[in-house]
Amino acid sequence: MERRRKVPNPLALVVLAWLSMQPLHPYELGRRLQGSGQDRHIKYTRSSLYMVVEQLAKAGFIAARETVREGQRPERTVYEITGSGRDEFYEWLRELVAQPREEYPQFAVALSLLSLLAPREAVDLLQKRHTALTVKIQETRKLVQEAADSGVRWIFLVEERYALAMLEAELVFLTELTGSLGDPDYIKSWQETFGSLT
Amino acid sequence: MERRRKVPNPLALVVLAWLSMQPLHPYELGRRLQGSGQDRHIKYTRSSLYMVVEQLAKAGFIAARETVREGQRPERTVYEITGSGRDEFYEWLRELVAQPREEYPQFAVALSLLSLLAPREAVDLLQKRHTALTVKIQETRKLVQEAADSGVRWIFLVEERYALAMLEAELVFLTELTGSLGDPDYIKSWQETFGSLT
DNA sequence: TCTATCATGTAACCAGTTACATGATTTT
DNA sequence: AAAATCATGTAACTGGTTACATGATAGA
Repeated sequence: MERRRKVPNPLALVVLAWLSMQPLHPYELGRRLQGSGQDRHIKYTRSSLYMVVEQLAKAGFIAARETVREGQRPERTVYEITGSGRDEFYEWLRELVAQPREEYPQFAVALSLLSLLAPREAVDLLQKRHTALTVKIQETRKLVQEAADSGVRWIFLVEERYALAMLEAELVFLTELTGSLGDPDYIKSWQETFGSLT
Repeated sequence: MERRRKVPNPLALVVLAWLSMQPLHPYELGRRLQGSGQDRHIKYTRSSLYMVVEQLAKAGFIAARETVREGQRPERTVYEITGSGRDEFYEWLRELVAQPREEYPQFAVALSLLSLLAPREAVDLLQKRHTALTVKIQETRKLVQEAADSGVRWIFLVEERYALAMLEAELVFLTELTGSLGDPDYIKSWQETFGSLT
């Protein structure tokens, strides 16, 4: 009977992370998420941020500390983390690090339906993917390189390195797969099974 | 201005896939999804299946063909794919194969917050993950092996091979990472930055 | 025959996204 | 000073999940 997290959205985790360092209002939180590039690895929109903040408050993990108004701008509510929020944060982070979660990459679904495409077309499409992945790898490499050059320490780039490792592994996989799809035996058996449908 | 898909849930894609081969009622669809093991790569529940079927019908991609009642069981509505449903299916599948989507693995988020854990603890947690991944890899290998042995063709196991490739790549990454975390320079600088907070 | 489980679906609730609002600053 | 964009948030809609319902069959 593992209790499920009260606010399971990963965005909540990074909110707790930032608030564990200092109280902030939602808008500023959003700015930092973007500024730090963390928004590349979560689904972030301002609206969902406000929602998540509200949920965290309701769950008692954060609390409104004060409401300030600067000039005629809308009021901003500053939130701070609570004790139970800090507990939740660390427990959650530890769990995420130690236990692989079931993820559902869309590509896996596509692969499970690959037999429905003519082998020749499948190969073409996979080659397009190969190209796109290569571009993405270049971009990420550049980003990491530039960040490192400008003094960002490696620990703040691990997630990019992870992304890179995954992308590169996928490239290798793609190459093998296109090889298999070119096998005459496969092409023949595909035509026998599906050829009549096209 | 790329029109977004009317029914973006990946479950809809596999529903279209099955219906592209023969008309079925939702319950039978669910049985096949489970039977074929495709439910390992999508988020599937019966309720969301009914929801998706409804959405697909509303979008005109599938249509109710007849309603049958067997004994005193609840009525079952049999759906068939429409022309525009078939178009949608193939276009969607091609897109998924050819273009990498932005995915948001939870582990990437965790990694982006890794600096908040003491290096020693981080290493311990990553080692637990390593173990868990190893187990998962064994299981998947076994599953693939047994399926292949019982006559399943390789094309129907690609998605498992893909999963395997990703898991293995992550293992390698983990090993490198734990190495970096053990570096005395890093440990020292972590203590200077965060040591006081513990 | 009682209990458990299967077969099949509906309904109520909650999370997340898209669209809207509105005063302040900056640019032309 | 008009137009564009920034700063900040709310509201309305829709998708997805959890919980509930109910007759049928099978096992003890």
